Amino acid sequence: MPEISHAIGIGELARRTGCQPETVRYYERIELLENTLRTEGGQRRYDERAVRRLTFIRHARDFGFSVDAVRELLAMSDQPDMSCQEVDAVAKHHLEEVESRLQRLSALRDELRRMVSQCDGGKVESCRIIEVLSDHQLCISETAHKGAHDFG
Amino acid sequence: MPEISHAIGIGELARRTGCQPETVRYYERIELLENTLRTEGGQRRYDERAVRRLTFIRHARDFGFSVDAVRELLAMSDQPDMSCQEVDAVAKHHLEEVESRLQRLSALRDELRRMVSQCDGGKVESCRIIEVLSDHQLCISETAHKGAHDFG
DNA sequence: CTTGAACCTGTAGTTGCTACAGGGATTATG
DNA sequence: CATAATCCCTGTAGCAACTACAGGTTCAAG
Repeated sequence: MPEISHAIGIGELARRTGCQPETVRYYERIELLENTLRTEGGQRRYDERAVRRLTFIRHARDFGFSVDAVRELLAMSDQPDMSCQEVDAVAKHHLEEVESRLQRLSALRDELRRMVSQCDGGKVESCRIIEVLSDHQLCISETAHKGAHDFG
Repeated sequence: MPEISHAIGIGELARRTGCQPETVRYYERIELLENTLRTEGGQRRYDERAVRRLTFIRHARDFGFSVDAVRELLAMSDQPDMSCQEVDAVAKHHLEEVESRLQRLSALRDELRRMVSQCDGGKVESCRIIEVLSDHQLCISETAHKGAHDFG
């Protein structure tokens, strides 16, 4: 057993950052985390710096930042003397995206509510939900067909 | 040229339903659309029924229903005499999901707004955005780490 | 008959992980 | 020291719902 003091295994790193070992290995593979020390037997060992970095990553992901955005944020956070304008820009851009998704999602909710409320529990033949979905005149698809699964 | 009257090609079907030929072929592959007639040369030809079915599918997708949900809805809409209780259940379930996503997304927006508003444009060193992301005490990850990318 | 647009199949890429299979390493216990 | 339990390794494949080719064929118009 090589002398790597204060070093933890991938399992504890994962536990302490609220993710899974597979995710850590995945982050290493896509170079979001750098290669770390290994024991003689080839097992990964991490220090506190790694814990902090992964914590940052997980928080940013929880905030909905894409992996690419996280990469940028990490690069910036490594340059303490830089102006944080760019950080701000990344965050604002993300906020805008979230706001636009929110708008579309809430429009969708309204449509769904209307649809559901008009169903009278009769037969499929005359079901308002089926009708709405079949309707050729519906306009939602025109505004949304470019990013349908971007709602959710 | 075989006699297939009133038949359209995959391109026009796609155009009329607001999607792409690749998507139509994809739907056929996953058996959301059934195999259709082919010309002698092997090209697909569609009729009005196919247009209606694909319209239905696209609308349901635009409403955010999963492909599996669409499959169910399609099966139901093929049984006009059935009670539409099940249709209603699928739609309501989906509405609930949308509403819960909305809630999480708007909580996220609030967090992001707060974060962005606290950035004073100074240096990265003291950037509030970076600080928030680095913070070990943050609780959002506890509520969200199970479904982070389920926000959007 | 020739041209050009539309179409074909099959495969791989996208995003961000997650889930194995089939092994090896480490650690705790007897 | 032996063994068992637990951890860890690599590599690959899967998820959702498409999208994007490459490399070739067919169709419809002139």
